[in-house]
Amino acid sequence: MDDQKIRNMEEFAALSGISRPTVSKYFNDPNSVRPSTRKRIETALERYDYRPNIYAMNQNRRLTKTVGIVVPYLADPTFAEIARNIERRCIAAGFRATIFSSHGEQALENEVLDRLRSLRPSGVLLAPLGRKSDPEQFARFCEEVPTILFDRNMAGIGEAFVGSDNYSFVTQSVEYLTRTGEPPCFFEMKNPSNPNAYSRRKVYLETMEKLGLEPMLVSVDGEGWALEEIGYEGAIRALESRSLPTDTILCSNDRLAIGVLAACYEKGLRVGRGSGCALRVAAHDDHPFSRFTCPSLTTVGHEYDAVSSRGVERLLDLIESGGRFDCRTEEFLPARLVLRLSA
Amino acid sequence: MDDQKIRNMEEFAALSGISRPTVSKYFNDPNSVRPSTRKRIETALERYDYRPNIYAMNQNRRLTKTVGIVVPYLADPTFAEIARNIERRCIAAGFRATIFSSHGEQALENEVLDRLRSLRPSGVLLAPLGRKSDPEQFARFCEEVPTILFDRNMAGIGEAFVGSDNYSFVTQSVEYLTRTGEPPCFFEMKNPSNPNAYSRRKVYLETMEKLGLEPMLVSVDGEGWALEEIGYEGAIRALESRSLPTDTILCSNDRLAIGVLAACYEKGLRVGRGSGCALRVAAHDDHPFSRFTCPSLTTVGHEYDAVSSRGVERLLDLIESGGRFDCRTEEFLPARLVLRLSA
DNA sequence: GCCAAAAGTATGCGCGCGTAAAAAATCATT
DNA sequence: AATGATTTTTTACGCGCGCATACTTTTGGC
Repeated sequence: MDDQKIRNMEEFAALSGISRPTVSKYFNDPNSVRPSTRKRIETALERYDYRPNIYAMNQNRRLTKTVGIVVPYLADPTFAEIARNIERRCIAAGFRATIFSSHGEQALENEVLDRLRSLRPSGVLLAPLGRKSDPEQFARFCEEVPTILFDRNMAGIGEAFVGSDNYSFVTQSVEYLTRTGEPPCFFEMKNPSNPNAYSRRKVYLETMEKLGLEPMLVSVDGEGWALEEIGYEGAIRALESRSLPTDTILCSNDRLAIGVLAACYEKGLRVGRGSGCALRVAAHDDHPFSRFTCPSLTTVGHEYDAVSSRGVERLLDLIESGGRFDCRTEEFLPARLVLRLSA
Repeated sequence: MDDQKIRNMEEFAALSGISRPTVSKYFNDPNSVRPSTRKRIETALERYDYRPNIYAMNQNRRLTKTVGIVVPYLADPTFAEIARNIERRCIAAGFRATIFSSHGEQALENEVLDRLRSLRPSGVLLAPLGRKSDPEQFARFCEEVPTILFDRNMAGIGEAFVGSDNYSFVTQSVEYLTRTGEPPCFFEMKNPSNPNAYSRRKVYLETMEKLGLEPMLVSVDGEGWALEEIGYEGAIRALESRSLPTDTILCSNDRLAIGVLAACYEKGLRVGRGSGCALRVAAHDDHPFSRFTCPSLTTVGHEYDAVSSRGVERLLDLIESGGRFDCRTEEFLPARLVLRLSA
């Protein structure tokens, strides 16, 4: 490998004895040049280790072969998992992927949209913050950039939505819990950061009603994304005041449940469905660590693979269709009940 | 807000009745133009909602006001936490930050370095994969881009290193455990993905020797980053074969410990330091969820704030120095023993 | 109202690359 | 060897912006 630093395509083209436009064509699609010249470029490539500047490329390509992925909160392993899954699929489809996180802040979300615009991506898979998101910003963004929403739907925004079906989550958990024991109360944040929490609460209320049961909400205080702590504090308070209306706790999501389990353990309450257990705890999401809680957490899980594969599929369709769909579709994928030991 | 879409600075300058170079100057530093023209630009900005393309900006700025942050594995909450912490500090210092993850793969790590080069950042805070990293690639990268390593040191690479001191981690945990009960065995992966694991093993061996105690390694199989599962499986096997040489388990990191705790719970073994407890378990890192394990995990924690603040400090110094330090420094920050209930 | 300093403008070039059109070279075929 | 088809080269321009220079206008102190 030659040590000579190559600054741009011009230099590289000169050194390899080929014109710059042809080199450019090669990088756009190696098969678009004659095999003999392709060979020549590739041997030169080994000698000089040059690679084009992708941001300069994206500046004026028709199709940038770049997609953006936006999640609301990357420190949440659920989103980290899904983002990584999507990224891998995009790369497999021949695209370059860039992951952005809003970190739970609206200001950052707008900043992310801006940066995404500058990137001129072929398409974007976007999970909005939800309640905190600025709908006007989103609408404008989606007019400029072909976008598919995931995880959280926003009416009329983006070319399509793909996500898990909160209805499927909560009906399954409530049905299972009522069938096998006392009906569950619903443990949640009063003012949740996760946008899906509202839908889940709603479905819980409806489902209980449909079953002829009295809904029991346990809404705890707390702001932000420290969900384990919020769940823990809320559960400690509820346990100490003996205000739980039932022995079965259905948490809005797994991270809250992790806190609840910690509180139960601390209070010496055995959790599970056997005899000798004081409480049952279940939740939703199938967080990557839920297999390793004590006891392991019964939950209703995202079909991560299905959601991300379908999301990427729709995105590729969208890109192929030139960035617009004739009609906006919404796909709600079913969730899967995961029975473990906590309920 | 006018609906007219503005494509570039030229258009915006024309519409706001100001020359493009002046507008450019404004975006570079709003205070560098006369207050009256600043006002004019800002009112126009409200009407048209134009923002410059950052990638075009970065293309030929002297100082791009952009920093890159690279972590080996973003789905690990420890790294997610540190990355976010660093990002926030960079933004506070007036920089734009972009987070990249290698996802534990060398190919992606190289891709990330490439993309970072294209970005022309003012500086980079880089946590290498370690064993899997390509030193030659790193060396070349660091020659082109001012880089500070963190989390994991690589001899001679980058302008400086800032990270936690594995020596401090392990000596504290071993000292505490031996002082308060049986000496610990060291529970680790045989072939760890996390590069710090090797140092920790080494320090454990040395410290035990120094104390005149027989080191006891429990090295479990497993590849990749599913550390909880690897810890769980390893612990189940060790418990079933009754091969543990002591009642005190010191895990190389918290994520392994989470798996170990799950295994203990499943086997009905009470973990903690009280009477009636069969085992003590401790670890290193102070993972964000370690407060909520059952029982809560005694661990030695990163001083996240100290590491990220010192790392950013050094990076800003480096940028101010024009990208080179006279001499490469290595700073190992002490860790902090966090006593909880598991040991 | 004058003048020097400060601020703004016009102009032109550069960054690293894509892309279009026409001219030239290469290739496969007869 | 001539023909036509395919590739490559040449040339020229564009993307969205930074930056340097020379030049013009505004500002504030007298």
